[in-house]
Amino acid sequence: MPCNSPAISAEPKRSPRTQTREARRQQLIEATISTLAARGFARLTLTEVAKTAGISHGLVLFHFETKEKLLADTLTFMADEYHQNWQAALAAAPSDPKAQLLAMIKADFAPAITTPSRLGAWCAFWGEAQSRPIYQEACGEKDAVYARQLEAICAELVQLGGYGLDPVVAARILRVVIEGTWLDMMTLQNPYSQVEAWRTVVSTAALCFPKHFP
Amino acid sequence: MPCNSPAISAEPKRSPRTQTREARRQQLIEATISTLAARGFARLTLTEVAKTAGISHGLVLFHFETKEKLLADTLTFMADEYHQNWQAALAAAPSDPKAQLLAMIKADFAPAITTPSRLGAWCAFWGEAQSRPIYQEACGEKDAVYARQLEAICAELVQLGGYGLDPVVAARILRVVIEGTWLDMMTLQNPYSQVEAWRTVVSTAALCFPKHFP
DNA sequence: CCCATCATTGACTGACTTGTCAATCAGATT
DNA sequence: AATCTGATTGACAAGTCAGTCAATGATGGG
Repeated sequence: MPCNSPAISAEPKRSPRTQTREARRQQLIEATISTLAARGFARLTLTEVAKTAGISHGLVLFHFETKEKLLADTLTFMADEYHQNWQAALAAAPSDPKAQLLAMIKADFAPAITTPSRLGAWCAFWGEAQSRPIYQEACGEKDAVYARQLEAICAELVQLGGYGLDPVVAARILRVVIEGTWLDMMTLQNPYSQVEAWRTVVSTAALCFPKHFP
Repeated sequence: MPCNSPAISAEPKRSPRTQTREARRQQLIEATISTLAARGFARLTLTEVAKTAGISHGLVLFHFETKEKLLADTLTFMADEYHQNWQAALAAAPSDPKAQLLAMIKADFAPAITTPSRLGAWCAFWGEAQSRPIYQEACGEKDAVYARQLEAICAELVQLGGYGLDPVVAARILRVVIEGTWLDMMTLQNPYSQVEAWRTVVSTAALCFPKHFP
């Protein structure tokens, strides 16, 4: 048959047909995040991830041996990204606790972190967290580090301002308000804006530490 | 074959083999909640729900035509249960806003509502909320009613106490702290107790309305 | 130019799952 | 008892999906 003639298919050199191992893996992780947000955990299929990335589904299993591992690596990537984001923000902030608290809050609403796709993917993982060890394995320790850091900052503020408030409770309130406004953006019928979410968290800080946050 | 001899199978009259339509439906909804918490949304199968209820999987589809409808009815049941719980608590509370706020918070931590199974099932539904209309359809309006009620109480408290605080923001903070402590119990490595969660929420109320909540 | 290596494809399989249905069974009514 | 209604079962059909694999294509080094 003349169909498979060798040379005529002159495609305009789209993205390179073969990519390096790491580039492909990263591309597939991003595709997984998007698919997770669009379809949810229950309806995510390897074929759909592959289609989003524009490749065949066999290749997904070539790079990640199983679906389970693809999801685990995706979660680990997101956890690392999140962790590095707030730690970098904290490192760049002045050393006074007020500035540090603001930096951590601001980091949690950084545009790169609060993408609709990423929020959706986080939601999907939270939904499965209870029934699978995958979440604890990837995020348990990192979440604990985040909580301890927030508690340390709150403890400093309590001491400096002479507030009669348990810093552990204050840190917990701030943390769940951040998470809660995230969830609101996912589940509310008429969600408010990210700016409004940010203002809500800062208001919470002002309630905890009124002398520092007017 | 003598195997299917008619009369010898004298079982000790366990739970009635055939049940009324409503009883069976309710039993299956409870089984769905348990299975959802134990296995998550993605791995829930009709066969497993049926096994939990001790019946054949064909019967699940006899009572709920499709898997989709089973899940929708389960969510609707939980939303109704939750809604009735806090509304009853509110109706039974004195009419001053402080007592009403406490009643609503207390209702959200009622033992019947914060069962591990129920919390797990809620988590599972939240995880899918973003990618399916099912959650909005069952809970959108009810969630809005809850939010408005909380805002009304907060508005009263703000006026009575002369607090310089946006009641909408206060209500939002209280709501997400409640939801957040729920989520903590599901996702944290070392979750704190329900009593601790309750105290966290009351502390938040104290931060918002210090004159009313010491 | 040839070969080795590795990414890539797509057909295929086996297992699982939803939904259908005919047959059975329990309980109530007559 | 006979009959009727409606719950219940379990075998089956149809479809889907994760994972396998042999063949192909690209790339770089010798």
